Amino acid sequence: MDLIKKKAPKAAKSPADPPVHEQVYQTLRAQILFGEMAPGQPVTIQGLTDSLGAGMTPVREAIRRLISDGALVFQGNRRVSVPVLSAADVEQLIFARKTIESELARRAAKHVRPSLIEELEAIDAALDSAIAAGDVTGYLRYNYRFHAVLYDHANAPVMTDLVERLWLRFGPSLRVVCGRFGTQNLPDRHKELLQALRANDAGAAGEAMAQDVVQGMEMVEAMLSEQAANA
Amino acid sequence: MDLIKKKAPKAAKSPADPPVHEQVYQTLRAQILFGEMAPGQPVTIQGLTDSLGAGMTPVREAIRRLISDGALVFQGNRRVSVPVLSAADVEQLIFARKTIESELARRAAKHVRPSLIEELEAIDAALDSAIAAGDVTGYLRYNYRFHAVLYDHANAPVMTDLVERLWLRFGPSLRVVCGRFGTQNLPDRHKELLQALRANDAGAAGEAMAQDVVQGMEMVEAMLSEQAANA
DNA sequence: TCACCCAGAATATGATCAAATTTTTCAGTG
DNA sequence: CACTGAAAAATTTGATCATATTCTGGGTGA
Repeated sequence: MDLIKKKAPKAAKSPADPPVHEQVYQTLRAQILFGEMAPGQPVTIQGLTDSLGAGMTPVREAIRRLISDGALVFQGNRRVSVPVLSAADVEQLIFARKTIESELARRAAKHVRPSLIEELEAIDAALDSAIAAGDVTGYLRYNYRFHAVLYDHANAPVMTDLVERLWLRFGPSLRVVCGRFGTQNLPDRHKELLQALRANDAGAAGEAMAQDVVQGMEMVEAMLSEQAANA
Repeated sequence: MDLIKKKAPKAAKSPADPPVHEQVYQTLRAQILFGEMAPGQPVTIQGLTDSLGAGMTPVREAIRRLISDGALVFQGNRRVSVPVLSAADVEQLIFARKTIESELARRAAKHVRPSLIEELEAIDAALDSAIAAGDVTGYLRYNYRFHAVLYDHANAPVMTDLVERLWLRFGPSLRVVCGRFGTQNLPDRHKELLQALRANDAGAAGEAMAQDVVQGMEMVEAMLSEQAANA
């Protein structure tokens, strides 16, 4: 008999199966980015080992990475939670996003290929549908994807990395904003951006991106001061 | 009575002893920042557990954090190593550092207190001594400290975080630059910066910082193209 | 209100399994 | 008989888990 067979069928382990700690990281990252975790919510290792069915070590590693990303905060005692943004944080996010993301837009505008325009138009159409339907999760996902695809074409991995981290910081709060003000009122300058990309106008693309970033962040700022007033 | 004392000496365990994974992280971080690891050098978990006398789990967590910081790179197979900068990386580092660090200098210039000037002058004096003595490690440490202290006074933790990560990326290469060109030729605009801070001139402080950053990074750029030519 | 105790959660270790690299072996060929 | 090259064994390293230990926070009783 086969005493040797320790593990069962192994569930069709594909050749390049990402390690568990990577899967956990991606899962949590998406949850934070798309607002499935509320600002201030505590995050426990054991809670995640249960809900994700993973061991402690991979969960631990994923949490460390997310803390380093600024997506989670270590609270001095051994507690970890989803960060709550302060007004000062938002102000700095505005500056950093505005300068770096508009630069990425300028760079992307210099290597525009028709396939990029098509891809962005498709995403933006889906985004508009989500807005019309009041689908907050859809809005968050398509909005992220629009920016991510654009930045990918800027061929600037170092700067893109910085920006990805910034998005993780305000993801949870953005979800709250949508819940508060609805998706209808969310500004987007994607139409202007696409126009600039079609014209290969780097300056206009950068300007449109700066507008998009600032308007979005100002919604977050408004929500924060409203919360402060109600508290 | 102290029956409770389970372990004997415990080596003077102070009440707020940082966890092992934090100690490992700080140690590795310093080694990378101050050039004790060469670009391209492989980093193994088991090697670190031996050399640092720590268990696998804390070492693992520290490595994950450093990968997230951009201080180490994951090489697709399961290997981790110190990153080697490309010319494109350096170009992006220049843009990001220039915009963010000069903004930090501007902000710091608005809250200058005499104690800050004194502290920076002391560090800069030590920096000059290190340069005169050809002490590369001293140069790297004091130069970092000068910037870190200044940024601390900008009261902008989000942006400071971004910058700290950028420094981790070029730390190993900066060490190589110093070994290549010597400390004598390294530019520094700290004198102009201090002058601007004393005068509370935010614009001048930002300008001096931009100069400092660009000149330092251009040394790295020069080294890279030289290496490429020799290869 | 304060000291103390306890449940629960986090930290850390070592063992075990899996994957990748390196070394070794062994034909086959010129 | 030396040399090339592929296949296979062996070693090294990474990934995961189960378990033991330590610490934090809250509740309890004085």
